[in-house]
Amino acid sequence: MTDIATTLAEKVFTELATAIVRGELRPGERLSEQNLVERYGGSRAPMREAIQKLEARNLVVRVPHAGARVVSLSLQELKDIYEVRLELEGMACRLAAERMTDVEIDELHALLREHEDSIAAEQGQSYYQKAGDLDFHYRIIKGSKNHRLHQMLCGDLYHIVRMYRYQTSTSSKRPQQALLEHQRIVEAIAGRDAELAELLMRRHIQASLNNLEILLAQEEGRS
Amino acid sequence: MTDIATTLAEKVFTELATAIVRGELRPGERLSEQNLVERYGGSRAPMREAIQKLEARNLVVRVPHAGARVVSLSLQELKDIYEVRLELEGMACRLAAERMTDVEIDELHALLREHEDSIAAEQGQSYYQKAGDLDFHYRIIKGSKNHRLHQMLCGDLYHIVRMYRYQTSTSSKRPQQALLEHQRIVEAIAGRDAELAELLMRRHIQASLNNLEILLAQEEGRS
DNA sequence: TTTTTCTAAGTTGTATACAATCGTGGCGCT
DNA sequence: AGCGCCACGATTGTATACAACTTAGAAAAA
Repeated sequence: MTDIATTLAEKVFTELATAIVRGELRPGERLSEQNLVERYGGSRAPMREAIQKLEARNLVVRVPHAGARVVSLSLQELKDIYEVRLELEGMACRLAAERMTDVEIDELHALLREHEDSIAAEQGQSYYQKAGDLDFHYRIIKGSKNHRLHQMLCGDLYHIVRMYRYQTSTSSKRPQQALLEHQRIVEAIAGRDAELAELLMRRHIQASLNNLEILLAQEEGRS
Repeated sequence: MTDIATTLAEKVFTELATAIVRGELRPGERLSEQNLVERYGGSRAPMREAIQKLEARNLVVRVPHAGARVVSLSLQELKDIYEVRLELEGMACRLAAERMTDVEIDELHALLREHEDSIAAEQGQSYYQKAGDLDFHYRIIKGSKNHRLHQMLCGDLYHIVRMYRYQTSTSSKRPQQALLEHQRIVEAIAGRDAELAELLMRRHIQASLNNLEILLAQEEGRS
């Protein structure tokens, strides 16, 4: 996050990416190059490059001569993404159970204890919980020791997933439930039970998808 | 392939992409913007955009102020990619068994008969066989009816995979073997046996990876 | 009033020019 | 002779200017 952007294009890119993920830029909203120049300074060239990078990560859709818009996913597309994520994170978890070092597993345990405290303290602002959840998944993905898998999950899919999770405040019961699921997953990894670890992760994500679908359905009904 | 490029940048992009996949541009080779201008005409702006698109698809690596080079994968990175591909294509095959229409399945059968003839006619130039193999995989991926999965496999991974398969001429026995495996996969799909279809596809790709590893090892030893 | 067409403003695609950065070769020092 | 430093050339990053396309709105016809 606090990386010194070597180039203006990259700086604008990260700015815009987080803005989109946070929902400050709404799905379907237009990104004009001129507009970005006025907002971030510089000239059109770096803005253009930033937009292209956003397109590469599927955060915006660009049509020739017509401009770029923040991506707006249909429910079907979101389901497609989750279907892929289910598979890839299950895979990551399986591999993590086989390849994580003992030290990394200890760190996972430590992370979970932190989350436990955070929830118990009832300071569980949904923001921190989400960050923690993300951190948990991130470490397991990294533990798979497959660089391309890491790249696909963290680089492409996660921005989208985060984008749609930001708005939908997690329902009140979900944090405890999620923590419980996380703990069981770590148990399986610690026991080097790859198959079980994969199964539990898949169920965990499936639950998260179900949760998301309900919230989206509510939102659908409201508008 | 014969799409009318609406913009010069896109035209150069497709040109370069196929050149890289075919090995006309070697891994590690440098792509200077000035050079591309001399080769394709136009100005630096579209060339720059083309290079960025290549980077988005992981066909080139770009470092700030230093330029772009054709991606050069280590054996480990290639294995990582195949590991992911194994998972995703297995998934695609499972979904295809559940979601393909009967018409699509009939077309798959027809495609396999074509391949059979092509091999029997001994005109099996390896080029055509590879195209056919690609076509087979492509249809199954499309049959999964998951757009994002299609995008990830065809957009990102396949270019890389093709790039490394182009050089390594498939060993003489492999075509018949591959056809046999293809036939069994289609049988499973036709029988709507998703689990079996997935299993067979995974084995099929695993075999292809083994084949590739052997060839790469040979090449390694030569240099 | 509705629809269609045309025009014009705005936006993107491309070209050219300038500034900042990196890599390489030669020179000097140890 | 080997190593390190410096300057120059080359290349990329950025800025500005022009051309081509798209879209929205106004005017005219049904």
